Amino acid sequence: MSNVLQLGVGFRTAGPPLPELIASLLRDAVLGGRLGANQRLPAEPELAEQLKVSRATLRHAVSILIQEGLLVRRRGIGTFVSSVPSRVLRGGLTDLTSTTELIRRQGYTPGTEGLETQTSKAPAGAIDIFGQDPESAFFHITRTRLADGVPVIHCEEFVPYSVLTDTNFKPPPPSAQDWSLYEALSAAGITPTVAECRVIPVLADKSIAKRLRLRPGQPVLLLKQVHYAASGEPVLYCENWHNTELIEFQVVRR
Amino acid sequence: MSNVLQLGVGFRTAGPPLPELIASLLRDAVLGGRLGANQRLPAEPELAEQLKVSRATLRHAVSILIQEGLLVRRRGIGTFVSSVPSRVLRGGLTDLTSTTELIRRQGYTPGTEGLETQTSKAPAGAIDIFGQDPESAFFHITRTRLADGVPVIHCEEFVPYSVLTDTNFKPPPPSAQDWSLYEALSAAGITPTVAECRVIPVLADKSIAKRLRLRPGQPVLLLKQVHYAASGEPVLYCENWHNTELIEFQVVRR
DNA sequence: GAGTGGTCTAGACCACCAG
DNA sequence: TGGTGGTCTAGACCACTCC
Repeated sequence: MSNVLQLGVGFRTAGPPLPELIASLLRDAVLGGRLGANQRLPAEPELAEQLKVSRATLRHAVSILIQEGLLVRRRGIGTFVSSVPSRVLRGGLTDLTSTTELIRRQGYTPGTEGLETQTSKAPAGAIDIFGQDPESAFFHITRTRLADGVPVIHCEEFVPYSVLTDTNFKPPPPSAQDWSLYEALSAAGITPTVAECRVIPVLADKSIAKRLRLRPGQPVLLLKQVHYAASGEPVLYCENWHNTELIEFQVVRR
Repeated sequence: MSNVLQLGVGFRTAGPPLPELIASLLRDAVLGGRLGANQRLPAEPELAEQLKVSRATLRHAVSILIQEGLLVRRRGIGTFVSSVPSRVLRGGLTDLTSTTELIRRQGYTPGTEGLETQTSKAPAGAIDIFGQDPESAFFHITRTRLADGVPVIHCEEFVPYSVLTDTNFKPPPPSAQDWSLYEALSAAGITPTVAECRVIPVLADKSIAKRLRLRPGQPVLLLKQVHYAASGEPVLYCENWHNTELIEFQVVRR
């Protein structure tokens, strides 16, 4: 079918999926004010015809915007622009991103200090995850991440050597500033896709306090995370101490 | 079309959606061991025919199980049982549940102490959310929630009176033990569907420490949450202090 | 080239809501 | 009663992976 937006079958062989494109159109219409708060959208079959896509594709696009909190569906009545469409409801803690990316997203320039790499035994918090062998060896990175030069997150990262064998994994150079473990793992064909994350408030001990430039006894947020590849294999364990006065976490709960 | 599972069109007029039912069948097969780790499933058209559903419905069901971490899709190759299918990857912090339900889910009996209700001004943490009028009045509940009689969460909850007018909202009786604000709001036609949640580690002050039976200066997890109805209207603001030695939070990041 | 998952379409029937 | 969103089907073509 032809398509005024050149989106129809036969016109698209690459690029983002159609629902994403349609969602972008509608999102721009809402955020740009062309669709006002509480305004009703045309009925799905009609809007689908206007946009030259099937109703299934349109519904997929609308679902994306509902997830973002921009639209609301009311069965038997219609689909409406949310009454608070401008609010940004995107998760921070829910999105799986590298620490490097996290710092960039908050608008800072990432940096690193105190970088050390070594070979360690299984970390105490993850012995049961990576198997019972207490002798198994891990590539262990210690570093404190900076945002515009200010320490914000202290990281202890463990990758089992068993997942690195026969890959072209490149360890960080000693003076690395914005080296991303995620990107290095991805380049080696090991992309973390899911992480289980335990959220724990703790008091900064002398070591953490010194690294994060805090007084001992200050509250910090400790995230203990087990990362899995798409296959379900655990590939990375991290313990990250966050100075939440500088980087705050948000979650969207549904 | 007929259906050996009596799931086909014409046989179902109610009940859960077909993808959910198909997902349950596959989930039971994986968890029951009839589909072993790393085993390949039949190709989608074939499996869809076996289960007497369309390929679209089957794909929907498979997507559910991928979200749960039980299956993995590999383009051009096939769909496989995850190599770590038994791991439970369901979020705790991501799910929007009432405190009452949270305590029940952890296997405890919920209780309440120190229940007080009053009329308050807008809470400091949410003035910009509920409008600029500093004189607006809120129904304010203070209470400490117990799990098997032990204090675990101290709650300060604020509902604007403006959302309660012309509803049959019933405030908690003074001796309420497992009264749920969520359920009371839902019964009044105001169901919170989304919440923005800020995650903040803090030190217990004297008041919080006394209520949670902790020593002042112990770390606790403070969640500041703004809840929205499906329309996008903010309907509830909470500040909850958690004793994370008794209730731990998990997030699944993707 | 053969087989797999990824995407999109067109159309049907249903449940719900308002008048 | 008519219109809306909710669900499901059948079929098509594409991109990717392996042989």
